[in-house]
Amino acid sequence: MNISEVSARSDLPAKTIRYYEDIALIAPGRDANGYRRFSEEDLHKLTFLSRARALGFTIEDCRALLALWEDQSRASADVKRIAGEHLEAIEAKIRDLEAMRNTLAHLVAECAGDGRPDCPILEGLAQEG
Amino acid sequence: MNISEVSARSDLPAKTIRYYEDIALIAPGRDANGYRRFSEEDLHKLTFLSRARALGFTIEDCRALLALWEDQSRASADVKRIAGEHLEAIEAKIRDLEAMRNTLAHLVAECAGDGRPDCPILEGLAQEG
DNA sequence: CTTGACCTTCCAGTGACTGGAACCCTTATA
DNA sequence: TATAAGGGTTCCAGTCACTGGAAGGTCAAG
Repeated sequence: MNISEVSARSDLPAKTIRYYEDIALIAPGRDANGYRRFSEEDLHKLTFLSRARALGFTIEDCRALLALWEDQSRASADVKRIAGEHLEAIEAKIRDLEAMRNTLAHLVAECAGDGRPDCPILEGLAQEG
Repeated sequence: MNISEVSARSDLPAKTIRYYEDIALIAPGRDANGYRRFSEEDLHKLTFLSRARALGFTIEDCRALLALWEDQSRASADVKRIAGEHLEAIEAKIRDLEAMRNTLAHLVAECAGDGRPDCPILEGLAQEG
């Protein structure tokens, strides 16, 4: 497969795939003309990366997960630990965003949104403490 | 005020405050020795920036909001539009993260987390479609 | 006079790409 | 056979919002 085909099948931009090769997450072969040639296994890895990234895992998390994925003797506890830590981080992020949303929704609701200069949003952002 | 005092009072690192001067969000004066001297108004702006950034507004949003804040003749509708767009973006982000959390929580719950190599988390990440 | 805390500038790096320039390879068509 | 379109390649620079560190100037206390 050439890069455009794995790009379409893995749902990753070609640029991103080249970047993943740069940082040694994948190591596709090369044709005589210098084009990258991707195996089914390369595609499988890229699909894995695509989904793990979509779940918000960092590249370094992905690197660790890929290594575990390829390691026949790994313990599922290792994977569960990484995923569990990530789950907690996601939940913390959700709580943060909900706090932001509540504050902002409150400010927006109070704002008349007309031509008058009085604006509770700016006042809310300006007040100290 | 010197930088460390505004830093403490605005809850922004000194580095960040210098950066905000670099990108022309603030323009503090200078003492004879070259130290930045911050006025109450500078502090007020920094507090404003600190809170707006904590609510997830981008720097460019902040620049627009600061300009509106300083503009006596602005309409609150302008502010409401910026804040409303941002509110929608936050809500979309929360929905994304909740989807991630649900998928991941499901995978983690299925994983035995023991020494065995079978791991539903990796299988879930590997499956296509 | 020295110590230590504070301030300055400037340069480089972060994460995870993304855009663009400049160029090579392949295939189809006039 | 020329050429044009649509692949592919590398490399460099930029994004965002800082952050770290080096190298050095300034100030107050003991």
